[in-house]
Amino acid sequence: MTTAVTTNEVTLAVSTVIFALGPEGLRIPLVRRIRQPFEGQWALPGGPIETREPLEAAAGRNLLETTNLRSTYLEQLYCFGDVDRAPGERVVSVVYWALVRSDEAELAVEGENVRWFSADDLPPLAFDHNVIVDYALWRLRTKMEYSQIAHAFLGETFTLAELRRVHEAVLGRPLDPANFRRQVEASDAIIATEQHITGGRHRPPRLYRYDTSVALTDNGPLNKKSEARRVVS
Amino acid sequence: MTTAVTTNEVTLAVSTVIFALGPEGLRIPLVRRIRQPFEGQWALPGGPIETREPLEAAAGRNLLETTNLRSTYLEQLYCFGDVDRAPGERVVSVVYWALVRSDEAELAVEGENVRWFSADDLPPLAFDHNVIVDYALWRLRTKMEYSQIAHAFLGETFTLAELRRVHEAVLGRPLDPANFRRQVEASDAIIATEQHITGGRHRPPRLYRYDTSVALTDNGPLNKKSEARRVVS
DNA sequence: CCAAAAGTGTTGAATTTACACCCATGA
DNA sequence: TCATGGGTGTAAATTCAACACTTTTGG
Repeated sequence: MTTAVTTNEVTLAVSTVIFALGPEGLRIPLVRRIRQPFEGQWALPGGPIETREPLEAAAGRNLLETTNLRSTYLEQLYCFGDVDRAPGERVVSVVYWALVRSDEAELAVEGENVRWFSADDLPPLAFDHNVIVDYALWRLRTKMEYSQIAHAFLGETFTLAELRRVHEAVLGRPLDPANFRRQVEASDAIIATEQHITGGRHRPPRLYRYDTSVALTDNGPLNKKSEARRVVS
Repeated sequence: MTTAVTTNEVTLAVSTVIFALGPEGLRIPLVRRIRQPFEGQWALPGGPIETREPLEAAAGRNLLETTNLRSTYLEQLYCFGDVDRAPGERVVSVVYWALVRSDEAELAVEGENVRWFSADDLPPLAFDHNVIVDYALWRLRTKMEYSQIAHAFLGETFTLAELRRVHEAVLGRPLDPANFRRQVEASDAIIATEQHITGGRHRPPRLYRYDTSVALTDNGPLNKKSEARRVVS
């Protein structure tokens, strides 16, 4: 899966760190390498960059091919280019990170060479992929505190408790329900619907909808260029 | 200057946005292209990536070759890879941004094909370089608010007024001297020396020193790997 | 003494945090 | 009715912003 375009001197590849939120916390799909180097070890999904394919589309394609999922959020993480990342050859990897909705992640394919792991308990990965995942985790947690990316884990509508549990799972600490409610209400990123969820043994919570006129994250002049950055085919 | 390694299908290059702080604000050195495409137009300093050269070292080398300066701060900005960035061929550019000390920027070489421009008043640049500079400017201003990168513009010791003027120039708005003092003192990023600057027609200000045990910016697990990221040859 | 910038103090507003308390539902 | 989580109120603590005021130098 981590094949790549071979050039005269430098190999250019695209890899993607995919996050989904399960009951036990953050999970990441990995693929088993079927050739040397690191044959048999787990690695990030990655693939060749085709000549007329945008980098971001390559990341979205890798995602689709390995998990059969589409991402609600996709962003470039970093370009890794250390000379000794791969034994024997120079590989430069443009790495993206993606978030997929929890309900869709249930349907994700899993097989002999594709498996989901807990993000906090990964095996030793091929290349420098452990460092890459650490960095992606750090970015996810940092960005969660000042942006609205938590919505990317949820469906069209959601309760405030669901949204709060996303934050708690990613940040790894409990949040005060009362204060959390006020913070997200003050941010104007959500719109209250008139629907409520019944069936629980308690007061039915109101459903909210994400305000699509508010960008998930502020990347400055960059998301002006391609507004379709959020949803990738 | 924006030559690059030619591959089978994709060209990989490194470019650098260099910021210095002059009396009139932020300034950026550009180089004039001496070949097609965009011959004669101004562009970011960039160069080929050599097979056994780290990406960051390539950025530092471009910096040294075009301005004869060394950077006190160098960080990866983004990897630009749109298919139509360059006419006729696919070029993927790993872009870095750098800060150089104001006193050293005075010594920077300038010639027929290298000139410094005001960051807020750039001519139309080659390729997508205007977008790149806009993004670098946004990152600089955003990062200035929560990190300590302002020190990279200053020398070994500095007064609080000098530090404040850096912030004011980058952010483009005046800051309250009293509150600014308390903020940076509370951040523990600076150390008071016993030296003062005399000669002004006012009370001599105390000199401060940057606390090197505090990282300029928090990039998570990334600066653990190469601690020498701050000073580049 | 005066001007100018360094440096300190103070006050009110805004924000965060902790937690008490009421509401609506299923069993 | 009780248990449970949804939802509101509120007061203390902390941080932020504005600005008055004192200090120290050169002229």
